[in-house]
Parts: sequence; structure tokens; C-alpha cells
Amino acid sequence: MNPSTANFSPYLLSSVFNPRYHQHLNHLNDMAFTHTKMLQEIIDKRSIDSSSSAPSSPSSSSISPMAATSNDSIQPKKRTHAYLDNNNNEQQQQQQQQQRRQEKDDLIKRSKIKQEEDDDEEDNHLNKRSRKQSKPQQLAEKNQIDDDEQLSSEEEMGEVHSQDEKNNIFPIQQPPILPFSPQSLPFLTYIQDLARTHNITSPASMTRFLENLQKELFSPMHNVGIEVKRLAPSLPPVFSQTVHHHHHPYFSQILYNNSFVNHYTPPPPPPPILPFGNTLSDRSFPFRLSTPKKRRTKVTDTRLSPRITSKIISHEDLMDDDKSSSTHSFDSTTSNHNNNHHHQQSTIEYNAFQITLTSLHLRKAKLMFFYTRYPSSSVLKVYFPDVRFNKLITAQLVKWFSNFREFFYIQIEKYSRQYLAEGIRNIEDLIITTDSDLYRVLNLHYNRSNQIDVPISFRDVVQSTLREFSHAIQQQKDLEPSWKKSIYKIIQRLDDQIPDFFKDEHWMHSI
DNA sequence: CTCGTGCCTG
DNA sequence: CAGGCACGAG
Repeated sequence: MNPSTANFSPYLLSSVFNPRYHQHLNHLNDMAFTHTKMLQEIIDKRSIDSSSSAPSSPSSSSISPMAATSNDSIQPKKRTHAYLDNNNNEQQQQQQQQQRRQEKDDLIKRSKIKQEEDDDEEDNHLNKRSRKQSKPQQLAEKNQIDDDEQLSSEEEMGEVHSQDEKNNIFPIQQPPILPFSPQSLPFLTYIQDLARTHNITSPASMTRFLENLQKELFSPMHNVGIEVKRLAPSLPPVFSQTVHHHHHPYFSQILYNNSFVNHYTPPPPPPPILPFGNTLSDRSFPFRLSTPKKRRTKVTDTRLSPRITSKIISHEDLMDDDKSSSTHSFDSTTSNHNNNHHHQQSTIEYNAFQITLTSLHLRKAKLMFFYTRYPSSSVLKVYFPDVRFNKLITAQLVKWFSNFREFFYIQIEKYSRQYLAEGIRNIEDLIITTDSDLYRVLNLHYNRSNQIDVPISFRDVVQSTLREFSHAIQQQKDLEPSWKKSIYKIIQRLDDQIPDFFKDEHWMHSI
């Protein structure tokens, strides 16, 4: 709106005034949370092993070793992470950290085995319930449920009769979800540490960092899946199920969509630290993405999110497309060890390509908007040849254009009313030039760097749209329920052919 | 019930 | 821009 904002530096715009900056922080927060949780789990597993093999924590509980350890593994979770958890377990934790460095490899194997045991334990309940849980609105809560079940089954595994423990645990299990609650602040610190560890001093290295981070989030899970299968041919379904459930196109999406890179302020020159990344990728359990989210209230909801979620689950194995029944692929791939080979293959293949839309794709899409406001999904597929399309991706792209349109129409309506208010009577007087405010606003939105040849046809479209809106408003059509629909239809016919160079990847990378 | 769309929210 | 949601077609 205000042309003067164009003079602001991108950094100021995005980091200070742009609310998306907060989203970035939240995403990073979540990532940090996940990582911390993973590390914590490793520590926990370690403590389980050490306590069962060596009497290192004798007095902590008189019940049994198992009960003691399961208790340990729960407490840190409640407090969101171990950094804050300097209570009774301090001694034990120090010990654990030392041991962890020394016997990292050993740990992996053991914890994997341990994981299998865990899965065996919770197989029955979890399996049945999650399958039955086809109701979409519950999927959002699935993570929560998983955690709960995880907790309870761990307890059962240790000692079921510890009702007291459960009671103690519950109140803290309901932590606040506020993005910047005191509890989540440490994660910002944590992510900074991560960045420093990865020697991030420039946006370029930041990119690498994010990429590595993503790999660490992805590949280990699959490696785990494979390895475990090797170790235990009779892997219970629930294990893979858990893995699948927490699959993350979404997560990677976050990594890619975030232009955090652009806003990142390099920290002071960091002292070299141990390669931390390996530790991360060493974890050998299916971590849970318990990203706090608003819970659904409606029961009737069957919308995008749940559906997509289920799609993710079913599609990550067969990225390519729909046709196959989701439930089938899900079950067979997860619970059947005869599929070992297949599973590996799909896993590898899955790791091989990008199933994410990058910010580059976004810019490209915006530029395409100059030509077409209503691209069909088939058109999108043609003009994004480097993208591995699945329903998720398609939905996202479609959503992008939907958002583009929204902005487009909102601006035009705004200016339309403005012009009318300024006393314009004759619609023919509404002429859009490249210098028009409206045009500049739109151009700024879809073509920030101004490095594309905006087709003249776009100017025509803007003008036409403006006139349609003005006309409708003038006629007070805007009082009718869905008066914009008819305008939309008209504008939809004005779509142009998209130039072929949009298909060229090289060209795309040049923008 | 699934799926695609549009609105509107954060 | 992405999440959520209501609605309607199939």
C-alpha cells in the first residue's frame, strides 16, 4: 500500500514487521523441540540400559529397575527438555552424558533393541486404536494420543501398579502451547546452539545447515526402519506405523518454505565444536512430532488437514500416485516383513528426491500468476517439471494460486472502491498503466525483485477486473450474497498461455 | 463418505 | 501463505 515501504530493507520488513517472522521462530522452535526430545530419548534409553546392566541407580526406586527408568524417561518430557531438568536426576544425567559420548555406537544397537521391546509392548493397544481412528478430527490429536499411550505403556512395562506416578504425570502433561511461553524459549537458544555447532556464519552455510538438518530428520528414520528389520524380522506393525505416522513432508516443507535464511543474523564467530550432527542422526527411535496445535472442536470435520495427513501416511511409500489403496499400502508395508526389500527401495527412493516446494517454486508460481490466474492442476504439473507431484504438493500449489487470487481481488476491490469514492463515474475512465498504484502494488507482490517481463496482458486483466468490480459496486451488486463469483468467471477467461521458458529449470534458478 | 473449493484467520 | 472450516457435488 504505502510505496515508502518499498524502501525498507528486506530484513526489516520481514523480521520486524512481518508476522511470518514469528512463524519462522515457531517452526524453529518446533524443530528444536523435536531434536531435544530425540536426544532426551537417547539418554533415556541409555539410562535404561545402564540401569539394567549396571546397578547405577539403585535407590531411585524400590520397585524395579524398569519402573525406575521409565520414570526417568517420562520426567524430562514433562518439562519439555532436559536442560531445565536439574532435579534429582542430575547425577544420573551427568553420568549418562559421559557414557553417551563414549559408547555412542553401542548405544545405538542397544536402544534399537530396546525400541523393539517397547513396540512389542504397546503393539496391541496402539495398533487397534490407531486403525480404528479413521475419524479425521482425531488425527490432529493423534500425536497427543500416541504420547499418552507411549507413556502408559512404558509404565505398564515397568510396573503397572504405579497409579501414583500416573497422577503425578498428568498435570504436567498439559503444557501451554503458546509460541513464546517461557518453556519454549530455551529452544530458541537451542537452535542457536545448533546453528553455531554447524558453523553457520553466512546465509550460504545456513542453507547447508537446513539441508543437513532435513536429512537428519529424514534418513535416520528410514535407516532405523531398515536396520530394525534386519535385527528383528518380526518387527511389530506398530513400529513402522509410528514412523509413518510421523512422516514429514510437512516438516521438510517448513524447512524449505522458511526463508529464515534470508533473515538470519550470523552469530559471533563460533568456537569449533564437535560434529554434533552425527549424534542427531544416531538416534534410533521413531520420534514424535508433537507440535502443539489447536485442537479441533468440530466433530464433523473431514477437511483438508486430516485427509492430507492420511494421504501422507499412505503416500510416502508410493510417492507417485494415488490409485493404490491407502490402507493397503499402509498395512502391508508396515506390518509385513516379507516386504523388506520393497520397503528399503521405496525408502531410498523417497530419500532421493525432493518432495518439497521451495521458495524458488513460490517465486515462479507468482510470476506465472501474471499469465494465469486459474491454472489447472495439470497445467501446474507441466510447468513444474522438477517437482514430484503428489496430492500434497498439488494441493499446496493450488492453494498458492488461490492465495494469489485472493490478494489480487482484494487489492482490486479496494482500489475500485477508492476510485469510486474519488468520484469516478465513467467506468471507461478507469485506466491502468504500469505506473498506477494498483499495478505497482500487485507487481510488488508477485514480482518483488522486478526481474521479470510482466506481460502487457496482465495490465489488461487488472484493468478489466478493476472495471468489473467498479461496475458491480456502482450497481450495488456488492450487496448481493456472492456477487464476486460472476466477476471471477469473467476474469477466469482472461488467462493467458504461459511461456515455455517457465518449464526450463535453468531459467527458474536464475530468478 | 470423499474430494474439491472458497472464505476467513493467524 | 498455510490451517481450518463449511459447503456441495458425486
